[in-house]
Parts: sequence; C-alpha cells; structure tokens
Amino acid sequence: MIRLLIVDDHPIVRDGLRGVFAAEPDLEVVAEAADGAEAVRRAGDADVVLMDLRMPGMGGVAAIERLRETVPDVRVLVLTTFDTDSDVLPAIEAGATGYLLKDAPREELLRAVRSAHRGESVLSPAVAGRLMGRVRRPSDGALSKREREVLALIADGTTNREAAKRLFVSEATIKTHLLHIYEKLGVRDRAAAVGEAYKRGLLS
Amino acid sequence: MIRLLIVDDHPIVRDGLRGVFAAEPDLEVVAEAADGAEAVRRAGDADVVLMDLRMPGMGGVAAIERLRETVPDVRVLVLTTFDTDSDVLPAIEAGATGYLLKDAPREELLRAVRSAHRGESVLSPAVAGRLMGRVRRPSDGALSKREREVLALIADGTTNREAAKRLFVSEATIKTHLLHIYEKLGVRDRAAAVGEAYKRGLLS
DNA sequence: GGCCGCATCGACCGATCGGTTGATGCCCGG
DNA sequence: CCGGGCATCAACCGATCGGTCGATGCGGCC
Repeated sequence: MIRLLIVDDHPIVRDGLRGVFAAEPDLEVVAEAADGAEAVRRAGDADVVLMDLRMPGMGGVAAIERLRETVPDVRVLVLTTFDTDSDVLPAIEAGATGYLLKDAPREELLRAVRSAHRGESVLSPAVAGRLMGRVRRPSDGALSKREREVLALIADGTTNREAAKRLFVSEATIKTHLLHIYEKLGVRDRAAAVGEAYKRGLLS
Repeated sequence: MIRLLIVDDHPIVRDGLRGVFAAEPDLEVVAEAADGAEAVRRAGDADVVLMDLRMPGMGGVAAIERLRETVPDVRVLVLTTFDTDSDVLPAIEAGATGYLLKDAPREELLRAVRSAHRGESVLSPAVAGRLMGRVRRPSDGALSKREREVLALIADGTTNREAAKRLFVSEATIKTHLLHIYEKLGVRDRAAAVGEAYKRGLLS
C-alpha cells in the first residue's frame, strides 16, 4: 500500500486526484494539504507526496527542501502546470523524485506514483526533453554560422518566411535551423531562444 | 514626363517594372541598372530611381548616399522585400524619399512614384507603422509592471496560455499586454520584443 | 466630472509556428 | 570507406500567435 499526501491549494484538484487514486487498491490518500507548510506537517504518514509548486504561503520548492530534512524517506512527485526551467530546476534541485505536468493522462500519473514510490525518477516527456537538452548543451557559442544568422534575424522580428527570402533558402530550411537552435539552447520557442542567446552573449 | 531608373539585380523584376510603367503615359523608363554602382552612373538621366537594397557589389544604401552627392535632385524610392528596422532605417538615413515593399499593389507603386517625383515622402503601411512606433517609443523602462511581468515570462518561453495561468488572468489579457509591449518597443512579435528588451536592459 | 493609464476580457479568423515524418548532398576526419 | 556535422528540402497538421473588433472598471489628476 502506497500512502499518498496530496498538496494543492485548489480543493477541486485535490478531489480530482482523490478520485483517480480511489480506484487503485494499492494506493491510499492518507492526507491532503493546501500549502507547503501544511504538507510538511502531514508528510509523516505518507510514502509519496504529490506536490504542487505554486501555492500561497510556503510554495512547493521550499516544502520539498523542508521535507528532505524532516521526512527524508518520503518521495516527492511534483505535479504542476508549469514546465519552464525556472520551475523545473529549483524543484529538482530541492530533491523532487519526479516531475509531472497536470495534463498527464491518468495512466501516466498512476505509473509515476508507483515509480516514485520505488525511488525511480519520473519525468514528463516535455520536462525530460528539457533536461536532456540542458545536459547535452554544448559550450556557449556552439551554434553554427548559419544558425547564428537565423537567430539574429529572428531576434529582429523576421518571420520564417522573411528569413528564408533573406538567406535565399526555403522556409523549411529556416525551420530546421530553428529546431536545431532550440535544441542547442534548451528552449522551445523563438522568444526564449532570443532570451537565452542574450544571456549567453550570443546576441548583443 | 517622369523619367525612371530601375535598379534591381534581377532582370525579371526590372522587366516586370518596365511592364507596369509602360502603360503610363507620364512615366518613362530611361535606364536600368543591376547594382548600386551602375545606378549611380546612370542616374543622371532620371528623375526618380526605383532602388532595390540588397544587390551584389554596391548595395542600395551606399548607392543612395552616392546619389545624394552626385545627383542631388534625383528622388530615390526604395523598392524591396524587406521591412525590418535594419533595412529601413539605413535607407531612410541615406536619403531615400520613399520606401515601398515589392508586394505593393501596382496602383500603390504608381502613386508612390508620382509622389516621390513631387518630393513627397512615401512609405508602405508596414514601414510607416514601424517608424511611427519608433517615433512615439517612450523612454526606456516605460513598460508597466504587468507588461514587464508578461515580457519576462515570454522570454522564458511560456506560451500565452501558460502565462495566463501563471498570472491568474485570461489569455486575452496576456495578448493585450503583449500588443501593448510590441507597440511600446516598436516590434511586431515576441522574439523581437525579447531582443529589444535585452538591448534596452529591460531584461537581463 | 472628464480624461488618461492601466488592467481586464471575449470572439473570430487568418497567419505563422512548431513538430514530425523523412530525405539528399557535401565536406572533413578517422 | 564510413560516420558525423552541416546545409538543404517537402508536406502535413495541430497549436499558437497576432490582429481586430470592441468593451468595462478602477485610480489618479486636473
């Protein structure tokens, strides 16, 4: 029997999760909490904590850090809406065992809970992709010449179509370059690519 | 009779323009040039020069600057594919009387040629909008607090939908904020907004 | 009170983007 | 020769964006 603690400031979400787990004979919701502080207080009875990140008062990241000190055996599976680096990384650094997005199918959620209980890391595909991209991110400035040209154009607001005209290639080529750029910079859209490039001094 | 010089490195474009002007009794194409240097040599016979910007050898901007010295009375109407700031501003600073995009309807082109001949400035709507945005750009840092919040999220790669969830507002609100941001920064999409914000130190 | 700036919002729609399936060819180094 | 990196390309489709029509309400200032 895996004992669960559901931590979310929205009662509807907590009820929804209860409903999901109610049908599983090996899962039992033993407590709920509406914020991080309450989660820390109630985690003693749980094996796995389903932790939202953004909550009033103490948020998820701080709670995960506290749980590592107070209930070191508990597994924390983050269940949240957000998958940006600024959300993912702090939670993982704080000690989360897994990171799932709230739009995950119920089967994935159930599988994640059981995996987390076994101490296995669980990441949603989107988050996994981001971490993988981050790990294999080459040194700064590793964009090819062509990629840098495309990026500079995008930063100036040109559409893919315009960029294609500008560089005398097809739009498909621009898109391919962009996908490579996103991969190398660990981002998923042009705006973030521009931001990341500025942060790395690739653009100025 | 308005005497025209067509400057474009593509023969097809030159032929196409000839065809447009052939039907106009008050317009006469007196010469063609395939690059800036040739344009400068042939401009003496012309009243209005239709100038492309990106050409091998001497480009349009340099040619416009030379024409100001050698044939100061000639009017230069830029006719090009590109309307980014990095194309528009140098041409206008160099002394172009007008700036049109190649996708302009023929009526607009004809009207522009006649206006340019009279010394009137002519701008395509897109370019006009960009210049207007630039002129009324407020001082740096004039984004509202909310706009800055939205911009920071966008720079991190969040979609409008995610940003809406994040800030507990509707997606329509995010879009409105973004449109205001684009207007204030004189850009037309999120990537350029991020770039511009970094240039101005609004993001770091 | 009127005006302005700011924040909020909906609906619709065309344009563009991102992802996904591949693929080819060139150059360089092992 | 082979493999890897780079550049190039097409087609399809769902997701998202940007633009456009408005609109309301609040607070501050004149």
